[in-house]
Amino acid sequence: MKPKLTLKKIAKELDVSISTVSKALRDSPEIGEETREKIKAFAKHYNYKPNNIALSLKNRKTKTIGIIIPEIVHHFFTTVISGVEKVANEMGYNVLVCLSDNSFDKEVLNMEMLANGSTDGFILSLAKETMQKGDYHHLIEAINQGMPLVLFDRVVEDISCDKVIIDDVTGGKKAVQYLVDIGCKKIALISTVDYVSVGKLRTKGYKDALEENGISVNEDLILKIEEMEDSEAEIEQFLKEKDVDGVFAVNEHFAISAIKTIQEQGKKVPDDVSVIGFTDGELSKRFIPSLTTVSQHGMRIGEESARLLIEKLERTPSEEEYYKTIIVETGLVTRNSTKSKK
Amino acid sequence: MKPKLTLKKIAKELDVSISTVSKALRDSPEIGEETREKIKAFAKHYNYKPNNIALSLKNRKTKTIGIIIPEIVHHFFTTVISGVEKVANEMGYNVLVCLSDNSFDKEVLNMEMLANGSTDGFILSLAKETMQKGDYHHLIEAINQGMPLVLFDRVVEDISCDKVIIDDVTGGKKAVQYLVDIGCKKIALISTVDYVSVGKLRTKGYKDALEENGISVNEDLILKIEEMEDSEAEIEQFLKEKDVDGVFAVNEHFAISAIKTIQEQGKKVPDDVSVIGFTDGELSKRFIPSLTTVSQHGMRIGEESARLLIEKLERTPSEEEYYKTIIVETGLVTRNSTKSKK
DNA sequence: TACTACAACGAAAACGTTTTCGTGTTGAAA
DNA sequence: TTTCAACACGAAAACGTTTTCGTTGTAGTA
Repeated sequence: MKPKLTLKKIAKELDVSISTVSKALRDSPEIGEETREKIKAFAKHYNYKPNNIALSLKNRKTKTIGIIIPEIVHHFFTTVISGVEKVANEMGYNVLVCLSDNSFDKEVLNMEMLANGSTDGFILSLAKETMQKGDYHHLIEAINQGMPLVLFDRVVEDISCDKVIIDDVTGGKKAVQYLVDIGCKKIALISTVDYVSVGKLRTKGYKDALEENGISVNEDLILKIEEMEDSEAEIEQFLKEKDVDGVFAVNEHFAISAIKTIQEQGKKVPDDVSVIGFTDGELSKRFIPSLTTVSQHGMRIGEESARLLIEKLERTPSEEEYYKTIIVETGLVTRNSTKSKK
Repeated sequence: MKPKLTLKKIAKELDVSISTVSKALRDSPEIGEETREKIKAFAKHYNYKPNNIALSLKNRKTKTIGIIIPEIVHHFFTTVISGVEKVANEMGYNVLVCLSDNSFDKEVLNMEMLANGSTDGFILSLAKETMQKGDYHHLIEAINQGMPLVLFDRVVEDISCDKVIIDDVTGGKKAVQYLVDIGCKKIALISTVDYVSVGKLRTKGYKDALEENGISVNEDLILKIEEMEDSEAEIEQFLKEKDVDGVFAVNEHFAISAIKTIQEQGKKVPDDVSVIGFTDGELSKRFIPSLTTVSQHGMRIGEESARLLIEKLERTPSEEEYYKTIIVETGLVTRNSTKSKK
């Protein structure tokens, strides 16, 4: 086990000073050609690589960005990570991934860990608990300390920073409009509680679409689910009591639970009831019937977030502050859980 | 934007030396009580947190571990990450996640990046291309430099390091034995090419089980798939030609493609053909019919890997080298894609 | 008084870099 | 011979810590 080669060791071995070695390796014209070549050859031969930590300390940049997500076992978030990783790597950055487990405390802890020099900036999607509490002091603190922050997906209005979101309202509208277009009259909504911003916004899209088509909103056809755990039972209960011909669910799981319930009641999807989900995951694609969904392009979201963050990081401090919000448009992927358009 | 507080600034502010501040904050008895309290109060009030980078440089440990996986958009790997993250955090470590995209070059690049001080050790699952090439010089180099390495899932015999694997042979055997038990006679195998070690091992399990039950192995009933992309077509082609009553697929995707094909041929799952997959993902659970699978506990694998690595990291160098291989046992989760046992 | 002992603190090195600012050696111009 | 660039290199500071080893000042002892 040979310890890592350092400038100091090279200097000693070649009987020159540390500064000479450093300069030679960085092709400084200060160093004579002969010496330079000798040093470079030596370094190459013994595979010298500068120590990142020392560089970080010197430059006061770590060249790594931290991403904190509520949960990783979730297709959408992994595609986002994938996107972040891709552009980060292209720009010479590393990615530190932390999980908040949807817990406020873990989110704060993670941020504190990363803020002490481990990371140049953050990409973050808020924990459910954080949104519920409405306590964002940790975000504000990070920003005050000069750490750029990009919020994605689960964002919050009153923090001034870059944001990358999808247009949930329009996404929801598209879905419901499609249901209307294929002839659905009694369209149910299965959503989450309102403090999860996406639930709220998609609900708005649902209502908007109905109103635009002259259909009055029936609160009776709206189910708001608090706990993921008992979602299946709640959905079953809900759908049993209603007579609907279309369902818009704000995520894959709800959509699939809905389909199961509907089928168990002896009705057919899509012949009797059409179902549309949100988030285009593996599940939607391979479920039978495969799911028509509003697709949010996680990869794109990740890419845009990383680009936004790195832009801030590499901007000269003289340039003035400004914050962007990028809206990544949604698509509607039509598959077999909806009747075809006439 | 206030810059970060440092020992130096505290020292200046309180008109003492840097060493005094450092010692006071670490509760050294060298410092008089009065001074100590004053310094601690100041630090607390202005929320001083030591700079991780400086600590890393000083201690020559980063307290972060790197995990390199072939792809993140894959339920199994995310559960592994989740497990790693969990125990890493408990032990005060951060997790750097890198993606190799199944590319040899990216894997090497990632390791080089992380090896230069960013990370104290590695957790790694080999890229497909790496296994194909059989080139492991980057692993050996890392080990030689004194970086502990834990290989998981896709491991390779001839590297001496800690390993965490599942017993693929036994896993495969369990699945096929189950098929035999429920009365299947003509059992097909849908596997990957042999250089993917898991494919090879699960194939061995398949053959072993057949032989133990006195059924001769028919190579005609074995399909080896090279490219994920055209797997669906290949499976369709394959199953169309064969007459089988049981299918063992080495992953979820193959299993689901098989079910689709079977259903399209007008046969019923599980009544006419029983299907078992490998890896217990979201897909298996929610697919209709839900999939009977061999479950590999990704979370457990991640936890064990992290534990193994951290153990190595915190071991005093005097203790002698030894390498463990932990085998995480598989389970068989029976659902609706197989007939019930009589 | 002269010494010792201890308490309380500071200086400096070290981790591995980069960079600024010398400094000594050349060769050529005056 | 002197003077002055240009050249080639080295010393040292800085990034933010921790830690070893002084260095004070004071009190206690003989």
